[in-house]
Amino acid sequence: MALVKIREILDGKCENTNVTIRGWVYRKREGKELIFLLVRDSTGVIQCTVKKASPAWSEAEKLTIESALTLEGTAKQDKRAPGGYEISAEAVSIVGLAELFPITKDKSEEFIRDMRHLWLRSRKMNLVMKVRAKVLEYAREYFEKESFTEVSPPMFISAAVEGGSTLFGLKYFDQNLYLTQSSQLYLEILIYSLEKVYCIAPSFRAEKSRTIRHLTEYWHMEGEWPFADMNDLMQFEEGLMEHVCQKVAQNCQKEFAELGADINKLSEVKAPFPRITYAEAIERLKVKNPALKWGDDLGYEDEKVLAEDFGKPFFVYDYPTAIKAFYCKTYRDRPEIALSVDMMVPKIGEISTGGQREEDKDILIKRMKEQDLKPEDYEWYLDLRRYGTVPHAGFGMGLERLLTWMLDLDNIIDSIPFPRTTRRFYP
RNA sequence: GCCGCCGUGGCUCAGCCCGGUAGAGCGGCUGGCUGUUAACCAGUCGGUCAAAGGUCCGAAUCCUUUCGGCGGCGCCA
Repeated sequence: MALVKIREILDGKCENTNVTIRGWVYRKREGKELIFLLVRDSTGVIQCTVKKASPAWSEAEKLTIESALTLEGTAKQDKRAPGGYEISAEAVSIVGLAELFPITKDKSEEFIRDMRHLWLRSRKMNLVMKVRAKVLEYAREYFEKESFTEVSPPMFISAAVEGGSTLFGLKYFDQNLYLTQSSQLYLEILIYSLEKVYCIAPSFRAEKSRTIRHLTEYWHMEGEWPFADMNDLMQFEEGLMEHVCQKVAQNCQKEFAELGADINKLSEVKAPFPRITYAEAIERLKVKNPALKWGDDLGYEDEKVLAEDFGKPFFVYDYPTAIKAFYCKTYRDRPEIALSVDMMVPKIGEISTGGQREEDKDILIKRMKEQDLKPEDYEWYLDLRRYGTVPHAGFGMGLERLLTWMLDLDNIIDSIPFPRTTRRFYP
C-alpha cells in the first residue's frame, strides 16, 4: 500500500497497483449500487468508485463535498473516468467531515470573492498559484544568472517615493509612517555595496482605481544596478521577460491547458522587443486621436491601441520630464525629456517602468523643488549623490500584471491569492 | 475625484418599465433510478424582496437618502 499523489496515478505510474491517497472530496455522485467520488489533492483530481459490496461503502456514503479523507484502492486505467484513470476503493477513512460547502455550481463573482478563503481550493486558483510560483522561480533564476543579489527592503517608510496622494499612512507608535510604494530608493542605496541588486516585495498604492488591472497591494519585481544606461536596462528587461516566458512555456503546459490559456503566446516572446520613443508613440496615435499632443501622458486606451499594433511586449521610452518622477534622469542637452522607459503588453498596458536615475545632486535638488518636494526629507537619498555617485538605472515590474497577461485572466485579482483592492481585504 | 450598473430563499436568477403583499432552477431533505461525468425523475423544506424614509387605499415594483458590490475614466505596476 503506497501513499501516492494523484498526479502520479494520472501519469500512469501506478497502474494495477494498490495505492493510498489523501485529499478532499471534489465531487460526489451517489447511486444505489455505486458511489463516484472525485478526490482532489494539490496535484490533481481523480475519480474513485465505491461499490456497495466494498468495505469502504458505509464511510463513503457519509462523505460530503470538501470532506478530508484517506482512500485506499486499486488504481487502473479506465476510459470512462475523467482523466483516464480511476481508483476502485477498498477502504475509505474520513479525516474531517465537511459541513455543507457553500460554493456550488451556481456562483456569482461577488459570492466567489466573499468566499475567497474557500475558492482558493478551486482548480482555477490552484493552477494559477502554481504558475505564479513558477514565474517567481524563473524570475529569480534570471536575476541570479545575471549576477544580481536579492535584497530585502523595508515596507515601513518615512518619505514618499511617488506622489504623496497614493501613500497609505499608518500610525507607528507615536509617529506617522507610510507603506512603501516602491523599493527603488532602497535598492539605490544598496547598489553602492552590492552593485547589481533586486527584490521581489510588496508595494502599496492608495489609488482609488476601480479597474481589472489595479491592486492596492501588489508584488513588485525591482532591479537596480550601477554603470547602466537605457540600453542596458531594456536589454535586461527583455531578457528577463524572454526567460520567464520561455521557461513557463516549457514547464507549465498542463496548467495552461487546464486553464484554457494560450501558451504559444509565451513561446513567441523573444528578445529584442520593439522599441519606440514617446514622440513616435504620439505620432502613431495621432492618426486615431488627433487631439493628442506632445506632453500628454499616454492613457490606458492609448496604450492598448499601441499594444494591439505590436501584439506582443514592447518598450516606449524618452518620456516628457514633466510627467515623470523627480528621480528620473534627463538628457543633459534636452532637459524636457527623461530617460524613462515603460514595457507594455497587449490588453494590460504598462507592466513595468524603469529608467536611469539622476545622479547629479544639484539637478536632483532642482527637480525636487520643481515638484514641491522638500530636499530635507530626502537627505539620505542625496547622500548617495554626495559619496561616490554613479550613473545607474533600474526598473520595477508588476508581478500580477505580468501574470494577468500571461494567463489572459479576466481580472488581476485572480493572479494573487489574497487580493487587496479598494473594497476587498478579507480574509 | 468623476461616471455607469447591480443588491429578491443557502446559491443563480425572473418579476420592477405599465404598483394590488413573490416565481423558477440549483443546493438541502425524503424516495426512486443511473458507469456517473457539478446526471436524471418525484415530493418536500425554505424568502416579505440591502436598509431607512416618502408617495399611494395599496410598493419588490415609483421617489429620496444611506450602506454594500461590480466596472469605466483619471492615476499608476
